[in-house]
Parts: sequence; C-alpha cells; structure tokens
Amino acid sequence: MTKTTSVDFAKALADQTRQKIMRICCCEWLNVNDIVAQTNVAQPTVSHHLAILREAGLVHVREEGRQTFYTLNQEKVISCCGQLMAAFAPGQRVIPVRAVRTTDAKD
Amino acid sequence: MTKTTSVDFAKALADQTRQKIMRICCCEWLNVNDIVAQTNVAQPTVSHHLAILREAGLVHVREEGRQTFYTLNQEKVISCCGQLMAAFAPGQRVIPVRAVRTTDAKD
DNA sequence: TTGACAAATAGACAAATATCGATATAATAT
DNA sequence: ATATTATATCGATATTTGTCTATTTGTCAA
Repeated sequence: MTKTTSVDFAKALADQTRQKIMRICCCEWLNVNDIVAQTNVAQPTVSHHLAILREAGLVHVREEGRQTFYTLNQEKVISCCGQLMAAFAPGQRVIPVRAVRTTDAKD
Repeated sequence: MTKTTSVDFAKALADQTRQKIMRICCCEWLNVNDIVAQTNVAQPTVSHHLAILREAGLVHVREEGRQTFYTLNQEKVISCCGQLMAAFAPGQRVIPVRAVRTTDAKD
C-alpha cells in the first residue's frame, strides 16, 4: 500500500469523469465494460482513468479470466481525507468511527 | 457562501503550489507579499492561485488599505472533505467535533 | 487453430493550466 | 502632483491532461 500525497489524491479526484467512475464502483465490483456502459466516454478513456485511480491506490483490482474488476477503495478515501484535514484544518478534529449503525438498525 | 462541488474542491487542491499556499496561510492572516516570500513563484502566480482558492471558497479575504490579507477557510476544508467521504465512503462514518482540547490544556 | 471478446497501450490532438514578464489599478507617502 | 508600494490583470508560452481512433495483448470458446 504505497503512500499517496495530498496532491496526488487531489489530482486523482480532479476530474468529473473520474469521480463518476468512483461513484459507479463505490460499493460493488464492476468490470470495465460495465463501467463504460455507465459513462459517456470510450473504453480506452475509462481504462486511462482507471489507471490513474489505480496508481493513486484509490481502487481495488481483481483480474478474473479476461475481465478485470474494479471497486473503490473506501478506506483510502477516508485516510486521504484525514490527511487533508490534518494538514488544512489542524484546529478542527474529526473522529473516525467504523461500522456505525443508524439508531433504528435491527440486525 | 456558495456551494463547492467535489470536483471543484479537488481541482483547487490539485496543485503543489496551491497546497503550499494553503499550508502557509492555514492558521494566520497573511498578505500577498508575505505569501510570495514563502513560495518559489512570482507574485502574479500567487495572485492567480489565490484567485482560484477564492473562487472555491477556500480562503477568507480581508482588504485593508492597499494590501489584501488571506487566511485558509478551515471549515470549508472540513465540509468539502465531509462531502467527499459521504460520496465515496458511505459505509464509513466520521464524527466532526468542534474545539477539542488536549487533555493537559490549561485555559 | 481460428475467431471473438475484454482490456490495456500507443499516438494524435485539442483544451486546460501553471508560469512568467509587462502593465494596469488603487492606495499611500513625499 | 508625483513617486512608491501592493495587488490584480493581461498576453504569451510551455506543459499537462482528457479524449479519441487504431492497435496490441491476453483469454476463452468453437
């Protein structure tokens, strides 16, 4: 897990299409064609953006046969945001909490 | 206080010089020349970056006579990071806390 | 082996951006 | 009034970046 600088993190997020891809594969594994189908750009463009997200450590990758599945690395988003806040809002504090349930959760 | 999209926020942070400026004026009011003195770029370049930060709502501005003072808008950083986390890490949670003191604070 | 499909890479191009020197604008000082 | 200082804006340039088409690479099926 290579360290991502705040600048690299910001650059990775600094594009509409890339954020769309991130939202699309936020909570599920999708192959490239699925992602292409949900965007307005060509397949090589999606591959290009996925490469950038991969280099920033922002997606998990799983190769399976001839397809490649991607899903967003949410922990990385959290840690990079934490890094940003530590750098640029040192007077404020946030407490990260894992697996918080809503008050009316039943299970 | 105009709303900043996550893309605009990321774009504003997606530059080394701009992040340096943000760090420099993170906790104090500085005029443009003070900021120029602490960076390696020319004055118009600093003004350019400050304009971008201003448009993104990431700095507070105070004009005083012939100088203009800037300081980082830390709350904005917090809220934009919160927006990012809500969009890209919906399974995780963070609880923002105001004015937390260290345990040995005296005042 | 041949054909089909999935994804990455290469190369080209246009648009966006970071930077600079020069200049404009505005406030203060002499 | 004139000079000086602080900052913003203008115009030019070089670099980066997003997108495309075409091609390559790798995998599976017939």
